[in-house]
Amino acid sequence: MNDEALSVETGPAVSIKRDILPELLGYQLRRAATRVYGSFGEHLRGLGLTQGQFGVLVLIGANPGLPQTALAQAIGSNRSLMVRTIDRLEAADLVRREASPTDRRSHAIMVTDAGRAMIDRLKTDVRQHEDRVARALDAEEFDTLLTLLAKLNDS
Amino acid sequence: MNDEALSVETGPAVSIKRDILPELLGYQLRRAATRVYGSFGEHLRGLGLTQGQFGVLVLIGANPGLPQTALAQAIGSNRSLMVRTIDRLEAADLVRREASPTDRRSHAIMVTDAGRAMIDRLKTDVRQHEDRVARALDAEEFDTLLTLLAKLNDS
DNA sequence: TATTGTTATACTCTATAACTATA
DNA sequence: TATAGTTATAGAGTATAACAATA
Repeated sequence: MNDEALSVETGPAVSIKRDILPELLGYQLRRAATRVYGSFGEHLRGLGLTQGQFGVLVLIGANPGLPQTALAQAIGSNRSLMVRTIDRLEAADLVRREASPTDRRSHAIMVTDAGRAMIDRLKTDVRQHEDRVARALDAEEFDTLLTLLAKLNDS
Repeated sequence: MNDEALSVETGPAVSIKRDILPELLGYQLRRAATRVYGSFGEHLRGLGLTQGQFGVLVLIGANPGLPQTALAQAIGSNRSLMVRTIDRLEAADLVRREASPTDRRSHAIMVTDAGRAMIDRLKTDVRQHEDRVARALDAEEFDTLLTLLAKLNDS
């Protein structure tokens, strides 16, 4: 468990002692996040989206009409970063900045028809991807993992 | 579960529908990794280290004498990035580049006495930190979570 | 006076290519 | 010809401050 055979592109495999790392929640979380989150990222790149844009798009789809600042707060980000994210989603014709009916400073962010179609497609894709990447776990283990992570995150 | 009250610094709390995100392993993994991995990062910053440097330092401590390329492969990184990591660890007097006895192109990376002391200290710190950040889980849940993550990662 | 969206800046992380010295 | 370490460069992501329009 503390040794891992690493396949090396050139030269022989290297056996590395990982000491306490495999017992650390942070270490295993980061490996898992990189693996699960990263490989779906490659799929998204083929569609011209990043992980962050995907998350924001889903959020907009579920909460149309919010101003940019509220979206930024919802993902623990800030207004400045949200500008470019919305810029790109708007350039891809997935969302629209509409005039807020109540505040002429702010934009109400809406999903376009293409954005709605993209969200529906990505929901299917992401579930398929998770089934594939987590096929080492049976349904009960997958559910337990998700439950424990949610318990940790929401504490 | 799909609603989360977000405390906002200025203005009222915002209630956001998160749609499918909370059911996604990738989403929960990323939140948990950011939470666990990130808060220990602040502690490390006080010691002049980054997360990446911490991981490499532990690896070097457990595998003294390896060349930089092997270390890079062990963390899924590359030679170029490892140069600056070793530079910084060496500037902090935690590791040393020694001449390889068998290959004059390569360095054997060794831990200094200060590096060994730092590793021992950080091993204590990181366990304390994990106990604190995961106190929403009892011992059995913590163990189950770690086991499931390892199963996922090693598949 | 405070807030929204925006721009500019800077700093880190990451990925790639190219150089040098050795093998 | 290939490899180890290094350097340079460019692209993302992130954090902060400041500005104009509006509240």
